[in-house]
Amino acid sequence: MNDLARTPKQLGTVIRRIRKQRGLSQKQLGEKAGLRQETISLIETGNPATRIDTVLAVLAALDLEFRVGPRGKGSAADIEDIF
Amino acid sequence: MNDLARTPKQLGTVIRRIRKQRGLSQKQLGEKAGLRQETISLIETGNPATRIDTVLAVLAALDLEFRVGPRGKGSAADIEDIF
DNA sequence: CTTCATTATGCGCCATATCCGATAATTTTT
DNA sequence: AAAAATTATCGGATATGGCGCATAATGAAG
Repeated sequence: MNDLARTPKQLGTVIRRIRKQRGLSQKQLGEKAGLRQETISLIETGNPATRIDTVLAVLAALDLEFRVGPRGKGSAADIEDIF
Repeated sequence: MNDLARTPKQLGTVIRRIRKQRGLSQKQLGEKAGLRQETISLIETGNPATRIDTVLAVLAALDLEFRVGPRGKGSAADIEDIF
């Protein structure tokens, strides 16, 4: 369950995994996000030049959001660090 | 402590806040991230068309990373949801 | 008020996103 | 194997990023 994104490729992988969990096709997700199927494809394959607002639209369509946090540690493992 | 970013503007605000906490100028941060001061300025003012890899470079320079998580919920408050 | 540092804007340039439309290439289903 | 659905790619058009270089516009100090 890797939900952290340090690179465009990691981000694409996360988005693809969650999209499939939701049982959506790229086309369907694109419609929800106001984007084309081709654009979703690019994002999921790790295109580094994707616009940030495009990524945010996709996250919103999946009921997700970005969080900015300290680097290192595993996704849900560093609870100690929060306190 | 608003570390969530649903919009380019929120993202810019978060980055600016943390940059200042680190006592860095835009120019200094730009050097660490391999970007120009002007580019940092654009990001912090919420430019929606910034490239995702550019954003990631800035986060890395600040020892930060993105996390993709469910929308809603408070930043570090929903520990219950992790388990 | 004056000076110095920081941040925001401007122009030209090349690269590329995203769009539209079409179509390969791949995967899934029958 | 064949058909259907999904995903990846191509060409053209329009728009804008981020670079270099320069310079305003603000802000912080003295």
